[in-house]
Amino acid sequence: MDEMTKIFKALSDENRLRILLMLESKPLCVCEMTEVLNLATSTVSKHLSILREAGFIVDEKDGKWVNYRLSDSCSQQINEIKTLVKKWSLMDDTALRDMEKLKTVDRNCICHPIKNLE
Amino acid sequence: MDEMTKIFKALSDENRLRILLMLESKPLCVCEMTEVLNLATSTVSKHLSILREAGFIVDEKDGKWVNYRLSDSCSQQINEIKTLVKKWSLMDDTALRDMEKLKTVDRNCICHPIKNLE
DNA sequence: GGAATATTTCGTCATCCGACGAAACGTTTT
DNA sequence: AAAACGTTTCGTCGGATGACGAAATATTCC
Repeated sequence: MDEMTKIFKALSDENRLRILLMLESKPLCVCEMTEVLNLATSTVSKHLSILREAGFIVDEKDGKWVNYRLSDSCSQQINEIKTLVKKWSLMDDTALRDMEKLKTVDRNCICHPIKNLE
Repeated sequence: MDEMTKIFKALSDENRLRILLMLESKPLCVCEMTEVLNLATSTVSKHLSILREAGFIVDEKDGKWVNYRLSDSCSQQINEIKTLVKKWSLMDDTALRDMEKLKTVDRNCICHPIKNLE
């Protein structure tokens, strides 16, 4: 039952749902998701660790970036609930807006706050 | 997305999951569930209101008792997730133990703490 | 090697949540 | 009408949670 509540706790935050749904479209690094969610990097990193520990996602180092993607070898429970969430999100405004915003996000442009001010 | 997080928040507490699963077997009053969960009545009442507001259950007055049962005219989302939770619970020790304990619970015997001491 | 970059970890703060008991409420029983 | 009973509401308390910025860590680029 602990496993079950862990899964539902992971899904009980709006920002974590948005992360999960963004990852349905493609793998993303932390700074790309940060850009869409408009949160501090450290906050997004924490959300990602919660989703990882619940079994929804995995991370892969790629140079200075860390790419996150949906885990493919995950439990039956995770698979079933992910299917539901994805289906439900097709009607959701925020999720659709995030998808649009994602298309304009480029990891090579967004992580240079100081350079941008010059 | 608010509706989605509301549903998952409702399911993210172990005691609320146990309540839902008990109600899968039959309608119950507050004091019966209190007996199984071993919590204060007011605490159980609060959990029930959270499950009700998320759309999982309904209450029906029956004299001095209030019976709670799974709502049958609920959203597609609620129905789908309830099916998953029920399926998952078949493997769960706590849920199975609660089912056993439920059989021994009689609403006419458990709500008289002072009388029992005499 | 040192500066720049991407991410994680840590400490802090405000808010939320789950627990309880006491009090309030409504019904039944006497 | 009064007492008993089941439930809900309210106030409180301690612990969890989500947010942030600063510091630490790891990699890449001069």
